[in-house]
Amino acid sequence: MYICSDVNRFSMKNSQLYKGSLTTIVMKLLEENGRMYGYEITQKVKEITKGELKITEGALYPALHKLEAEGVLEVEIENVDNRLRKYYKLTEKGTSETINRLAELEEFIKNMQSIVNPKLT
Amino acid sequence: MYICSDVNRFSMKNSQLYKGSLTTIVMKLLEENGRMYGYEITQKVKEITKGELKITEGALYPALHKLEAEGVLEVEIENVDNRLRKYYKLTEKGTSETINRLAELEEFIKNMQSIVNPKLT
DNA sequence: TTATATACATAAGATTTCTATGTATTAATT
DNA sequence: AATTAATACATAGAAATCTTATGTATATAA
Repeated sequence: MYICSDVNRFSMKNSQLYKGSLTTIVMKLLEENGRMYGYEITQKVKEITKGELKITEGALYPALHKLEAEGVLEVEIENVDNRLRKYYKLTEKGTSETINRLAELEEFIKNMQSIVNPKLT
Repeated sequence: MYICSDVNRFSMKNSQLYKGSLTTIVMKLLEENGRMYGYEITQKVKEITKGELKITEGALYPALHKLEAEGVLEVEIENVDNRLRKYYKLTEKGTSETINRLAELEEFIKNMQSIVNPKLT
C-alpha cells in the first residue's frame, strides 16, 4: 500500500503575485543554465529565493509539457542512477520568446514599482 | 436595441505576469487615495502605467465585490450627474492587510530580480 | 525499517482573468 | 439629428493557471 508522507512536498503560502510568472521563471533559468530537469528547477528556485518560493510539481510538470507542445522547449530523456530524468532546453523559438518575456518582466516590475512608489515616477 | 461599440473597452495584450496582482494594485491605490470608484481605478492604472496595463471591468468589479465581502473594503454609493458611483475605501482590516500585501510585493519583486539577474545576488 | 530525497505524472477543484454582453446617462462628433 | 465615445455600473461563460491530493518508483539516511 502506498502511503504519502506529506512533508514539504508543496508550497504553503506562496503569494498570489507569483501566479503567471512560472513560465517566465522556467524560461529564464533554462536560458541561464542551458538545460535542466523538472526537479532541478524546483530546487534551484527554492535556493535562489532562499526558500520563499516553492514551485509545486502540480504546476511545473503540466507547464513544462505545455511549453514543449508549443515548441518553446525540447526534451532529452536520460537515465541516471536507474532514475528517469527529462532534461529540457530552449528551442530557437524558445530563445527568442525568452527575450520578449524578460522585457515584459522588466516592464511589469517597473509598472508595479510606479504603482507602489508613485513619487519616484 | 442595444449595440455594443467595442472600441478600447478591453485590455489587449496584458502580460500574464499581472495575474495575481490586481487586488494588491487596488489596495495600494486606495491606501494612497483614500477612496476611489471602479472606473476611476481603471483610469488611474492606465495613467500610471502609461497605457501599458488596462484593467478589465470583468476582472475589476468581481474583485471589488469579493474584497468588500471579505471585509477588506467598504463602499459608499453616491449619485453624481445622474450616474451611480460606488466609492470604495479600505476598512481597518483592509489597511493592515495592505501593509502585508505591499511587503509581499517587495519580496516578490526582489525574488524575481534575483532570478532574472543572479549576478547581483 | 521507516522516512526522506530524488524524479516523474495526472486529476479534481478552486481561483482568477478574459471575452462578451448588458443597461444607462452625458458629451462630443459628424 | 444621429451616431459614437466616454462615463459607470454589472454579470455569465470560457479559458487559463495553480493548489491540493494522490500515484509510482528508486536510492539513501536515520
